Amino acid sequence: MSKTPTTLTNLEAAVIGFVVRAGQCTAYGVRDSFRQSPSAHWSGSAGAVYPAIERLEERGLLKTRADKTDKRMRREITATEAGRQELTKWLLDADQAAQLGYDPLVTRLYFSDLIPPAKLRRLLEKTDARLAVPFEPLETSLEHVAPLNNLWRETRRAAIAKFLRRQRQT
Amino acid sequence: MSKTPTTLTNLEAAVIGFVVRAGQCTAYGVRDSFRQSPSAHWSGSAGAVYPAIERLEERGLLKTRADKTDKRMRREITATEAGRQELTKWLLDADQAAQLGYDPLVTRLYFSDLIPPAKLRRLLEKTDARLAVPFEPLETSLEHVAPLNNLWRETRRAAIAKFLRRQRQT
DNA sequence: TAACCCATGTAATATGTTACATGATTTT
DNA sequence: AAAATCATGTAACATATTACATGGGTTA
Repeated sequence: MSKTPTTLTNLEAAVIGFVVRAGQCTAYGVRDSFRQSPSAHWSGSAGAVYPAIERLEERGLLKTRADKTDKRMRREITATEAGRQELTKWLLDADQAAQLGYDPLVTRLYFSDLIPPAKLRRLLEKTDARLAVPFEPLETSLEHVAPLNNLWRETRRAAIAKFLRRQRQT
Repeated sequence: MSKTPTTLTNLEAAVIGFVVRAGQCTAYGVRDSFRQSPSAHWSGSAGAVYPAIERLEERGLLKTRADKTDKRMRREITATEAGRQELTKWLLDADQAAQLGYDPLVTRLYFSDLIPPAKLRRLLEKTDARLAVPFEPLETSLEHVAPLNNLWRETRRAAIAKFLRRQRQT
Protein backbone atom coordinates (compact mmCIF):
# COMPACT_ATOMS: atom_id res chain seq x y z
CA MET A 1 0.00 0.00 0.00
CA SER A 2 1.25 3.45 -0.93
CA LYS A 3 1.01 6.18 1.66
CA THR A 4 -1.49 8.88 0.82
CA PRO A 5 -0.17 12.44 1.06
CA THR A 6 -2.09 14.56 3.53
CA THR A 7 -1.71 17.88 1.77
CA LEU A 8 -2.67 19.17 -1.63
CA THR A 9 -0.21 20.76 -4.01
CA ASN A 10 -1.08 24.22 -5.37
CA LEU A 11 -2.05 22.68 -8.66
CA GLU A 12 -4.22 20.00 -7.06
CA ALA A 13 -6.02 22.58 -4.93
CA ALA A 14 -6.56 24.86 -7.91
CA VAL A 15 -7.89 21.95 -9.96
CA ILE A 16 -10.42 21.01 -7.28
CA GLY A 17 -11.34 24.68 -6.90
CA PHE A 18 -12.01 24.99 -10.60
CA VAL A 19 -14.11 21.82 -10.68
CA VAL A 20 -16.12 22.87 -7.62
CA ARG A 21 -16.89 26.25 -9.14
CA ALA A 22 -17.76 24.77 -12.52
CA GLY A 23 -19.99 22.13 -10.92
CA GLN A 24 -18.85 19.72 -13.58
CA CYS A 25 -16.34 19.95 -16.41
CA THR A 26 -13.85 18.10 -18.60
CA ALA A 27 -10.11 17.71 -18.06
CA TYR A 28 -9.64 19.74 -21.20
CA GLY A 29 -11.67 22.56 -19.69
CA VAL A 30 -9.58 22.57 -16.53
CA ARG A 31 -6.39 22.57 -18.54
CA ASP A 32 -7.55 25.32 -20.85
CA SER A 33 -8.51 27.63 -18.02
CA PHE A 34 -5.01 27.30 -16.57
CA ARG A 35 -3.49 27.93 -19.97
CA GLN A 36 -5.46 31.15 -20.34
CA SER A 37 -4.72 32.34 -16.83
CA PRO A 38 -2.90 35.69 -16.67
CA SER A 39 -0.27 34.02 -14.51
CA ALA A 40 2.47 32.01 -16.22
CA HIS A 41 2.72 30.01 -13.00
CA TRP A 42 -0.40 28.13 -14.07
CA SER A 43 1.04 26.83 -17.31
CA GLY A 44 -1.72 24.33 -17.92
CA SER A 45 0.68 21.84 -19.45
CA ALA A 46 -0.94 18.50 -20.20
CA GLY A 47 1.80 16.61 -18.43
CA ALA A 48 0.94 18.44 -15.21
CA VAL A 49 -2.85 18.67 -15.36
CA TYR A 50 -3.84 15.17 -16.52
CA PRO A 51 -1.67 13.35 -13.97
CA ALA A 52 -2.91 15.72 -11.22
CA ILE A 53 -6.52 14.85 -12.03
CA GLU A 54 -5.64 11.16 -12.02
CA ARG A 55 -3.99 11.48 -8.60
CA LEU A 56 -7.03 13.28 -7.20
CA GLU A 57 -9.32 10.61 -8.58
CA GLU A 58 -7.21 7.87 -6.98
CA ARG A 59 -7.48 9.72 -3.67
CA GLY A 60 -11.24 9.93 -4.02
CA LEU A 61 -11.31 13.73 -4.18
CA LEU A 62 -12.61 13.86 -7.74
CA LYS A 63 -14.69 11.44 -9.72
CA THR A 64 -15.08 11.12 -13.46
CA ARG A 65 -17.48 9.36 -15.75
CA ALA A 66 -17.53 8.92 -19.50
CA ASP A 67 -20.11 11.03 -21.30
CA LYS A 68 -22.03 8.80 -23.70
CA THR A 69 -24.05 11.62 -25.24
CA ASP A 70 -20.92 12.70 -27.11
CA LYS A 71 -19.06 10.44 -29.51
CA ARG A 72 -15.74 12.12 -28.73
CA MET A 73 -13.67 10.96 -25.84
CA ARG A 74 -14.98 13.07 -23.05
CA ARG A 75 -15.11 12.62 -19.31
CA GLU A 76 -17.22 14.64 -16.95
CA ILE A 77 -15.37 15.51 -13.76
CA THR A 78 -17.05 16.36 -10.47
CA ALA A 79 -15.72 16.90 -6.96
CA THR A 80 -16.60 14.49 -4.17
CA GLU A 81 -17.57 15.60 -0.69
CA ALA A 82 -14.09 14.56 0.50
CA GLY A 83 -12.64 16.70 -2.28
CA ARG A 84 -14.63 19.74 -1.15
CA GLN A 85 -13.44 19.21 2.40
CA GLU A 86 -9.79 18.93 1.38
CA LEU A 87 -10.15 22.09 -0.68
CA THR A 88 -11.69 24.00 2.22
CA LYS A 89 -8.89 22.83 4.50
CA TRP A 90 -6.33 24.02 1.97
CA LEU A 91 -8.04 27.35 1.41
CA LEU A 92 -8.30 28.16 5.12
CA ASP A 93 -4.68 27.34 5.96
CA ALA A 94 -3.45 30.72 7.17
CA ASP A 95 0.11 29.53 7.78
CA GLN A 96 0.40 28.62 4.13
CA ALA A 97 -1.44 31.77 3.02
CA ALA A 98 1.06 33.98 4.86
CA GLN A 99 4.05 32.42 3.09
CA LEU A 100 5.76 34.81 0.72
CA GLY A 101 5.55 32.65 -2.38
CA TYR A 102 7.52 33.63 -5.44
CA ASP A 103 7.50 37.02 -7.08
CA PRO A 104 9.81 37.45 -10.09
CA LEU A 105 10.18 41.18 -9.50
CA VAL A 106 10.80 40.95 -5.77
CA THR A 107 13.45 38.30 -6.39
CA ARG A 108 15.20 40.68 -8.76
CA LEU A 109 14.97 43.51 -6.26
CA TYR A 110 16.77 41.36 -3.70
CA PHE A 111 19.73 41.75 -6.03
CA SER A 112 19.12 45.41 -6.83
CA ASP A 113 22.52 46.29 -5.36
CA LEU A 114 24.11 44.30 -8.20
CA ILE A 115 22.42 46.43 -10.89
CA PRO A 116 23.59 49.89 -12.00
CA PRO A 117 21.02 52.50 -10.80
CA ALA A 118 20.08 53.71 -14.29
CA LYS A 119 19.40 50.15 -15.48
CA LEU A 120 17.43 49.39 -12.34
CA ARG A 121 15.27 52.43 -12.97
CA ARG A 122 14.61 51.31 -16.53
CA LEU A 123 13.73 47.79 -15.35
CA LEU A 124 11.19 49.18 -12.91
CA GLU A 125 9.70 51.51 -15.53
CA LYS A 126 9.29 48.69 -18.04
CA THR A 127 7.88 46.32 -15.45
CA ASP A 128 5.40 48.93 -14.30
CA ALA A 129 4.34 49.60 -17.90
CA ARG A 130 3.61 45.91 -18.43
CA LEU A 131 1.68 45.74 -15.16
CA ALA A 132 -0.44 48.71 -16.26
CA VAL A 133 -2.03 46.61 -19.04
CA PRO A 134 -5.29 45.09 -17.75
CA PHE A 135 -6.13 41.43 -18.22
CA GLU A 136 -8.83 40.84 -20.83
CA PRO A 137 -10.36 37.38 -20.32
CA LEU A 138 -11.19 35.52 -23.52
CA GLU A 139 -13.68 33.19 -21.89
CA THR A 140 -16.58 33.93 -19.59
CA SER A 141 -15.24 31.24 -17.24
CA LEU A 142 -12.25 33.49 -16.61
CA GLU A 143 -14.16 36.71 -15.99
CA HIS A 144 -14.13 36.21 -12.26
CA VAL A 145 -10.30 36.38 -12.14
CA ALA A 146 -10.21 39.89 -13.60
CA PRO A 147 -11.05 41.85 -10.41
CA LEU A 148 -8.41 40.03 -8.37
CA ASN A 149 -5.93 40.37 -11.20
CA ASN A 150 -6.54 44.12 -11.16
CA LEU A 151 -6.08 44.27 -7.41
CA TRP A 152 -2.86 42.33 -7.54
CA ARG A 153 -1.35 44.22 -10.46
CA GLU A 154 -2.07 47.53 -8.71
CA THR A 155 -0.60 46.12 -5.50
CA ARG A 156 2.61 45.22 -7.27
CA ARG A 157 2.74 48.63 -8.96
CA ALA A 158 2.38 50.23 -5.54
CA ALA A 159 5.32 48.15 -4.35
CA ILE A 160 7.42 49.46 -7.23
CA ALA A 161 6.49 53.05 -6.36
CA LYS A 162 7.30 52.46 -2.71
CA PHE A 163 10.65 50.90 -3.58
CA LEU A 164 11.56 53.91 -5.72
CA ARG A 165 10.47 56.38 -3.04
CA ARG A 166 12.59 54.59 -0.48
CA GLN A 167 15.59 54.55 -2.79
CA ARG A 168 15.42 58.29 -3.40
CA GLN A 169 15.59 58.90 0.34
CA THR A 170 19.02 57.25 0.52
CA MET B 1 26.50 17.06 -27.57
CA SER B 2 23.83 18.26 -25.17
CA LYS B 3 22.11 21.53 -25.94
CA THR B 4 22.85 24.28 -23.44
CA PRO B 5 19.78 26.06 -22.05
CA THR B 6 19.79 29.76 -22.78
CA THR B 7 17.92 30.88 -19.69
CA LEU B 8 18.57 30.56 -15.99
CA THR B 9 16.07 29.05 -13.58
CA ASN B 10 15.08 31.15 -10.55
CA LEU B 11 17.28 29.01 -8.37
CA GLU B 12 20.26 29.23 -10.70
CA ALA B 13 19.96 33.02 -10.94
CA ALA B 14 19.64 33.33 -7.16
CA VAL B 15 22.67 31.11 -6.65
CA ILE B 16 24.81 33.22 -8.97
CA GLY B 17 23.48 36.38 -7.31
CA PHE B 18 24.46 35.09 -3.90
CA VAL B 19 27.94 34.10 -5.08
CA VAL B 20 28.50 37.45 -6.81
CA ARG B 21 27.49 39.36 -3.71
CA ALA B 22 29.60 37.16 -1.42
CA GLY B 23 32.60 37.43 -3.74
CA GLN B 24 33.46 33.87 -2.88
CA CYS B 25 31.76 31.22 -0.75
CA THR B 26 31.08 27.52 -0.24
CA ALA B 27 28.17 25.46 -1.53
CA TYR B 28 27.16 24.98 2.06
CA GLY B 29 27.02 28.74 2.56
CA VAL B 30 24.79 29.16 -0.48
CA ARG B 31 22.53 26.41 0.70
CA ASP B 32 22.32 27.71 4.24
CA SER B 33 21.36 31.21 3.14
CA PHE B 34 18.45 29.77 1.15
CA ARG B 35 17.42 27.64 4.10
CA GLN B 36 17.29 30.69 6.36
CA SER B 37 15.47 32.84 3.85
CA PRO B 38 12.09 34.14 5.07
CA SER B 39 10.51 32.66 1.96
CA ALA B 40 9.68 28.95 1.96
CA HIS B 41 10.05 29.08 -1.81
CA TRP B 42 13.81 29.02 -1.35
CA SER B 43 13.89 25.75 0.53
CA GLY B 44 17.64 25.30 0.25
CA SER B 45 17.30 21.54 -0.07
CA ALA B 46 20.60 19.82 -0.85
CA GLY B 47 19.09 17.94 -3.76
CA ALA B 48 18.28 21.26 -5.43
CA VAL B 49 21.27 23.43 -4.54
CA TYR B 50 24.21 21.07 -5.14
CA PRO B 51 23.04 19.94 -8.58
CA ALA B 52 22.27 23.56 -9.53
CA ILE B 53 25.82 24.60 -8.67
CA GLU B 54 27.15 21.65 -10.68
CA ARG B 55 25.06 22.67 -13.70
CA LEU B 56 26.32 26.24 -13.48
CA GLU B 57 29.90 25.05 -13.26
CA GLU B 58 29.42 22.86 -16.35
CA ARG B 59 28.08 25.89 -18.19
CA GLY B 60 31.07 27.93 -17.16
CA LEU B 61 29.06 30.42 -15.10
CA LEU B 62 30.63 29.46 -11.79
CA LYS B 63 34.00 27.98 -10.99
CA THR B 64 35.10 26.14 -7.88
CA ARG B 65 38.44 25.14 -6.43
CA ALA B 66 39.35 23.02 -3.42
CA ASP B 67 40.56 24.99 -0.43
CA LYS B 68 43.77 23.38 0.82
CA THR B 69 44.08 25.60 3.88
CA ASP B 70 41.29 23.63 5.52
CA LYS B 71 41.45 19.90 6.10
CA ARG B 72 37.69 19.54 5.74
CA MET B 73 36.15 19.08 2.33
CA ARG B 74 35.56 22.60 1.23
CA ARG B 75 35.29 24.24 -2.16
CA GLU B 76 35.49 27.94 -2.79
CA ILE B 77 32.97 29.07 -5.39
CA THR B 78 33.33 32.20 -7.48
CA ALA B 79 31.35 33.57 -10.42
CA THR B 80 32.95 33.86 -13.85
CA GLU B 81 32.55 36.89 -16.09
CA ALA B 82 30.09 34.85 -18.19
CA GLY B 83 28.18 34.09 -15.00
CA ARG B 84 27.93 37.78 -14.12
CA GLN B 85 26.68 38.54 -17.60
CA GLU B 86 24.02 35.83 -17.48
CA LEU B 87 22.90 37.10 -14.09
CA THR B 88 22.62 40.68 -15.34
CA LYS B 89 20.62 39.50 -18.34
CA TRP B 90 18.28 37.60 -16.03
CA LEU B 91 17.92 40.48 -13.58
CA LEU B 92 17.08 43.02 -16.29
CA ASP B 93 14.43 40.89 -18.02
CA ALA B 94 11.34 43.08 -17.56
CA ASP B 95 9.01 40.60 -19.28
CA GLN B 96 9.87 38.01 -16.67
CA ALA B 97 9.81 40.58 -13.84
CA ALA B 98 6.24 41.57 -14.72
CA GLN B 99 4.98 37.99 -14.50
CA LEU B 100 2.63 37.44 -11.58
CA GLY B 101 4.52 34.56 -10.00
CA TYR B 102 2.86 32.63 -7.22
CA ASP B 103 1.29 34.07 -4.14
CA PRO B 104 -0.35 31.57 -1.75
CA LEU B 105 -2.81 34.14 -0.43
CA VAL B 106 -3.82 35.50 -3.83
CA THR B 107 -4.40 31.96 -5.06
CA ARG B 108 -6.74 31.39 -2.14
CA LEU B 109 -8.54 34.66 -2.81
CA TYR B 110 -9.26 33.52 -6.36
CA PHE B 111 -11.50 30.96 -4.68
CA SER B 112 -12.88 33.35 -2.06
CA ASP B 113 -16.38 32.79 -3.43
CA LEU B 114 -16.11 29.16 -2.29
CA ILE B 115 -15.46 30.15 1.35
CA PRO B 116 -18.17 31.28 3.84
CA PRO B 117 -17.70 35.02 4.56
CA ALA B 118 -16.99 34.60 8.28
CA LYS B 119 -14.28 32.03 7.62
CA LEU B 120 -12.78 34.17 4.90
CA ARG B 121 -12.58 37.09 7.31
CA ARG B 122 -10.82 34.93 9.89
CA LEU B 123 -8.39 33.66 7.26
CA LEU B 124 -7.48 37.21 6.30
CA GLU B 125 -7.10 38.27 9.94
CA LYS B 126 -4.80 35.37 10.72
CA THR B 127 -2.78 35.87 7.58
CA ASP B 128 -2.39 39.56 8.33
CA ALA B 129 -1.28 38.78 11.89
CA ARG B 130 1.44 36.47 10.61
CA LEU B 131 2.56 39.06 8.07
CA ALA B 132 2.84 41.66 10.84
CA VAL B 133 5.75 39.76 12.42
CA PRO B 134 9.04 41.18 11.09
CA PHE B 135 11.82 38.97 9.80
CA GLU B 136 14.79 38.78 12.16
CA PRO B 137 17.85 37.57 10.27
CA LEU B 138 20.10 35.20 12.21
CA GLU B 139 23.15 35.84 10.05
CA THR B 140 24.73 39.09 8.94
CA SER B 141 24.74 37.74 5.39
CA LEU B 142 20.93 37.88 5.50
CA GLU B 143 20.62 41.39 6.90
CA HIS B 144 20.25 42.92 3.47
CA VAL B 145 17.02 40.97 2.81
CA ALA B 146 15.24 42.54 5.80
CA PRO B 147 14.30 45.90 4.20
CA LEU B 148 12.81 44.25 1.11
CA ASN B 149 11.07 41.69 3.27
CA ASN B 150 9.49 44.55 5.23
CA LEU B 151 8.42 46.27 2.02
CA TRP B 152 6.87 43.11 0.63
CA ARG B 153 5.09 42.10 3.82
CA GLU B 154 3.57 45.56 4.10
CA THR B 155 2.62 45.43 0.44
CA ARG B 156 0.77 42.17 0.95
CA ARG B 157 -0.93 43.50 4.08
CA ALA B 158 -2.10 46.49 2.05
CA ALA B 159 -3.55 44.08 -0.51
CA ILE B 160 -5.51 42.33 2.24
CA ALA B 161 -6.88 45.67 3.46
CA LYS B 162 -7.83 46.66 -0.08
CA PHE B 163 -9.56 43.34 -0.68
CA LEU B 164 -11.62 43.76 2.49
CA ARG B 165 -12.52 47.36 1.61
CA ARG B 166 -13.68 46.25 -1.81
CA GLN B 167 -15.73 43.42 -0.35
CA ARG B 168 -17.55 45.70 2.06
CA GLN B 169 -18.64 47.88 -0.85
CA THR B 170 -20.56 44.96 -2.40
C1' DT C 1 32.52 11.51 24.95
C1' DA C 2 28.37 12.52 23.10
C1' DA C 3 25.93 15.67 20.54
C1' DC C 4 25.83 18.97 17.28
C1' DC C 5 27.37 21.82 13.42
C1' DC C 6 30.32 22.17 9.05
C1' DA C 7 30.67 20.38 4.49
C1' DT C 8 30.10 17.31 1.04
C1' DG C 9 26.84 14.78 -1.67
C1' DT C 10 23.55 10.74 -3.49
C1' DA C 11 19.17 7.72 -4.09
C1' DA C 12 14.44 7.22 -4.49
C1' DT C 13 10.66 9.49 -5.50
C1' DA C 14 7.44 13.23 -7.00
C1' DT C 15 6.29 16.76 -9.94
C1' DG C 16 6.49 19.62 -14.02
C1' DT C 17 7.97 20.91 -19.08
C1' DT C 18 8.25 20.08 -23.83
C1' DA C 19 7.07 17.72 -27.50
C1' DC C 20 4.65 14.29 -29.62
C1' DA C 21 0.56 11.04 -30.84
C1' DT C 22 -4.35 10.03 -31.84
C1' DG C 23 -8.76 10.82 -33.56
C1' DA C 24 -13.32 13.43 -33.77
C1' DT C 25 -15.58 17.80 -34.78
C1' DT C 26 -15.90 22.48 -36.29
C1' DT C 27 -14.52 26.42 -38.89
C1' DT C 28 -12.55 28.66 -43.03
C1' DA D 1 -10.67 20.02 -48.43
C1' DA D 2 -7.57 21.97 -45.26
C1' DA D 3 -6.80 23.99 -40.97
C1' DA D 4 -7.98 24.75 -36.46
C1' DT D 5 -9.85 23.33 -32.21
C1' DC D 6 -11.78 19.76 -28.96
C1' DA D 7 -10.35 16.04 -26.17
C1' DT D 8 -7.62 12.58 -24.68
C1' DG D 9 -3.13 11.30 -23.16
C1' DT D 10 2.13 9.50 -23.13
C1' DA D 11 7.42 9.61 -23.37
C1' DA D 12 11.67 11.71 -22.48
C1' DC D 13 13.69 14.80 -19.88
C1' DA D 14 14.56 18.38 -16.18
C1' DT D 15 14.07 19.81 -11.68
C1' DA D 16 12.81 19.57 -6.64
C1' DT D 17 11.78 17.07 -2.12
C1' DT D 18 12.84 13.98 1.42
C1' DA D 19 15.73 11.20 3.53
C1' DC D 20 19.95 9.19 4.01
C1' DA D 21 25.28 8.64 4.02
C1' DT D 22 29.99 10.18 5.19
C1' DG D 23 33.51 12.26 7.80
C1' DG D 24 35.99 16.24 10.15
C1' DG D 25 35.66 19.77 13.73
C1' DT D 26 33.56 22.10 17.83
C1' DT D 27 30.98 22.60 21.99
C1' DA D 28 28.51 20.89 26.37
